[in-house]
Parts: sequence; C-alpha cells; structure tokens
Amino acid sequence: MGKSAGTKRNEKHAGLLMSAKRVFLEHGYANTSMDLIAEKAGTTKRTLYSYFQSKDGLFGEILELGGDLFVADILPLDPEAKDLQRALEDYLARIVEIYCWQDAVALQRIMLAEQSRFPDVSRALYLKSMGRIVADLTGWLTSLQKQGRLRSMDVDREIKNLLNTTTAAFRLNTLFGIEVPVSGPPGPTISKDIDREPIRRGVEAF
Amino acid sequence: MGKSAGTKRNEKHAGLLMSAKRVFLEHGYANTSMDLIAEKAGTTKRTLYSYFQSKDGLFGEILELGGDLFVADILPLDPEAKDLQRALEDYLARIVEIYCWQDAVALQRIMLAEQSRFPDVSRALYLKSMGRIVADLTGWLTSLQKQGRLRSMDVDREIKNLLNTTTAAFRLNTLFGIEVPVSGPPGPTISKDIDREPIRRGVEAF
DNA sequence: AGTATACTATACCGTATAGTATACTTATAA
DNA sequence: TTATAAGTATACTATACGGTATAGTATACT
Repeated sequence: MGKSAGTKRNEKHAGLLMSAKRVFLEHGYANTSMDLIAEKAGTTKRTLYSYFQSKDGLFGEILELGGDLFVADILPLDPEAKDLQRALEDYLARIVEIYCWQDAVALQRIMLAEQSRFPDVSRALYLKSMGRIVADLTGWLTSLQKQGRLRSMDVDREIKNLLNTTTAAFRLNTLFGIEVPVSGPPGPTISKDIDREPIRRGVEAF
Repeated sequence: MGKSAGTKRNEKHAGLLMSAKRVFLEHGYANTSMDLIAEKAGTTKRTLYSYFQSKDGLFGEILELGGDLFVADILPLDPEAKDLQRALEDYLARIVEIYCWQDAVALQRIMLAEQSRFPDVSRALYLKSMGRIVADLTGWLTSLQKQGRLRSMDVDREIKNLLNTTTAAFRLNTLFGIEVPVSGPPGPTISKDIDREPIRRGVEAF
C-alpha cells in the first residue's frame, strides 16, 4: 500500500525545497537559475514549476522556512538550575553557535542581500528569532525573581543589553567571514570551539 | 590652457566611479546594468568600457575605494583630553555613526552579498577599518598609560572587548534594517539620534 | 484494460544584458 | 588649419535566463 497522493506530493515538495535551499545558499539569488535547481534536484524545470509558482515564490518559501533553522535548535533554560551563571552562559553559547552555523550565516547574508526584494521577510525572520530568545530569557529571569534568586531589574532592558554585549560581536564577525568558530553542519552538541570568554564576561557583568 | 590629458582622464575616471557607486549601492550588483550606469553618468557604454575593463573590474574598484569611506571620517582621540570617558564615548559614537550612514550600510550589505564573487575584498575592507580603529585606541590608551592616567591592562584584549560590547550591536542592527539611528548622508557633526546609553555603559565598565 | 495524474525531455519565446563594432562628432594641440 | 585622440549614438552579437508548450512515459488507482 502506497502513501496517499497528498503526502507523496508534500514529500517531494519538501525535497525540492531542501535541494533548492542548498543551491540558493551557495550561489545567492541572482546566480541561481531554475535550470540549475532542477538539475541539482535531479528533476526538470517543468516539474519544478508544477510545485512552485515562480522563482520568487520558491525563494520566499525558503526564507520563511529558514526562520525555523534558528529557533528550532535553541536549548531550553532550566529555572531550577543550580549554577545560574553557568546556565545562562550555556544558553548564550548555544545561541552563538547556532548563528554561526554555515547555513545560518549563508541565510543571513542572502537575506541582507535580497532585503530590497523581500523587505518583510528579512525583518520578520530577524524579529522571530530575536523574539524567541527574549521570551526565553524573560520567562527564565522572572521565574528566578519569583523564587527570590535574582535581584529586581528592568528585565527587558537588561536582556537587550546582555544580548548586545555577548552575541552581537560573534554574529557580526561570522557574517564578514572572520573567525568562524563553528563550521560544521548543525549538530546536537555544544561545540567547544567557541571562545566563551566574552560570553562569560557579559554574564558576570549581568 | 586646459588641464593635462592625464588629470582630465583621472577626473572623469573618478566621476564615473562615483556615479557607478551610487547605482550599485542602490540596486545591488546583479540588478545594475552597464547601460544604466552609463545613462546615470550621462555618458555611453562605449566610453564606460574605455575606462573600465569589465563590470567586475568596475565593481571591484568601487569596493576597494569603499574602505576609505569608513576610515576617512573617523575623528581623532585627544591624548590631552580632560574627561577621558567623554572622549572615548565621543570617539565610539562617531564610529557607530559612520557605520550607520546609508552608504556604509549599503556597502556592507553588497559586500556580504557578493562575498562569493569577491572573497578577499570583504575581509580586507572589514579588517582595514577595524585595524584603523584598534590602532587609534591603542595609541591613545598607551599614551594615557605613559601619562599615568590609566591603569595597566591588556590593551589589545580590552579594546577588542570594548568594541564588541559597544559598536557591534549597532552595526548588526543597522545591517538588518532595525533601528537605524542615522539615516542622513554623511555630515561633519555627531548626530544626537544615536542612543548613547549602551556606549556609555560599555565605556563605564571599561 | 483503461484512465487520470504526475514526471521527463526538449524545444521554444521574449527579454535582458555584457561586451563589441562602426560611423559620426567634438575638442585639443602643433 | 588640420590631424589625432576621445566621446557619442546606435546597432549588433552572443548568451543566459524566466517561464511556457508539447509530446511522450511511468505510476497508480478503478
């Protein structure tokens, strides 16, 4: 018994998306032709156009899907953690690591490049990941405050400052191709390659 | 008596460069045609090709020239300044302001976008501006140390940390089109629009 | 078997664009 | 004045690409 037509189509759709994503991230928008995508996907342009309305449409789907790349692999913050500094440091190191993954860097670059073509998507994706992080931290910190384990503070302001002082520099450097600490594909473990010193520093000052 | 043929040609060369730069920064590499550049420069494509070998060559010249955009407008640090914190704060605010100028943002975006086409230029330009800033600060701080006005410290390390905690977040946000504090063209004065709080914070912690 | 659906292969259309060729015009300078 | 160099206008070549059309093939359900 085969799968229903719907799932089969969805699977192929997802497969084409993944394949196209690789090509786009590698070559950029303008230097990626529909012919090339079709070839790399082992299919033909005609079939491609039966799954996607246009090049812009295909690219848009990839961008939207890209948002999950950032938020899906964030590790949770434990409100019962004993070593609070360490927990926060781990969380931030993971964020940095995710932002430094090759695909994430390529996606951010291409987003910046095609910002004029897809003005909303770029901002939306940026705010999506940032919103998730801020929500995580807000929840964690307020929970700690309720437990009486954290001094009172302007949580929102402090979170913003913490992120700016710990993660922004890493992200900027990797975008420009300087000191990419993590070059491999997404993996489940926290890499030892990231220099945690600036993160620790920011956490301590926090 | 006219100018010598050499200078005249150099002037036209520079003029064409400036004109082409505006078009590239506005439309990006792929969406800028040589016809459009020629039209905007008030000349013809044939003349354009007598000054530049190819589109890539023209674009490369613009990128290399772009490095000066960053370093030319940096304001000096006064080793005799009375209020050291204020002097440092002013210096950093100026850096941030420069990086947030429209042209600078557009240039950084296009550099990131065409990183695959010009792999060296992006890194080189990034390091050029960064090197100038680090040199400025190193000179200033060591001068202060000689005057006995500054505690001893690992200057290099502290500079890196200072820049990371004060300027990186501004640059990242402006690249993504979030909270652009300065939108006007390059001007001689420090804009009041930049939120100096994070800079002041970093300077104070320094 | 038969029918519908999806896929392949390939050709094609219109348009855009990098770069060239050619003929004509203008400015410079001996 | 006139010769040389540079610039203009415009057409042209070659190519690439987005998107479509068509004709034939494989697969799956009835």
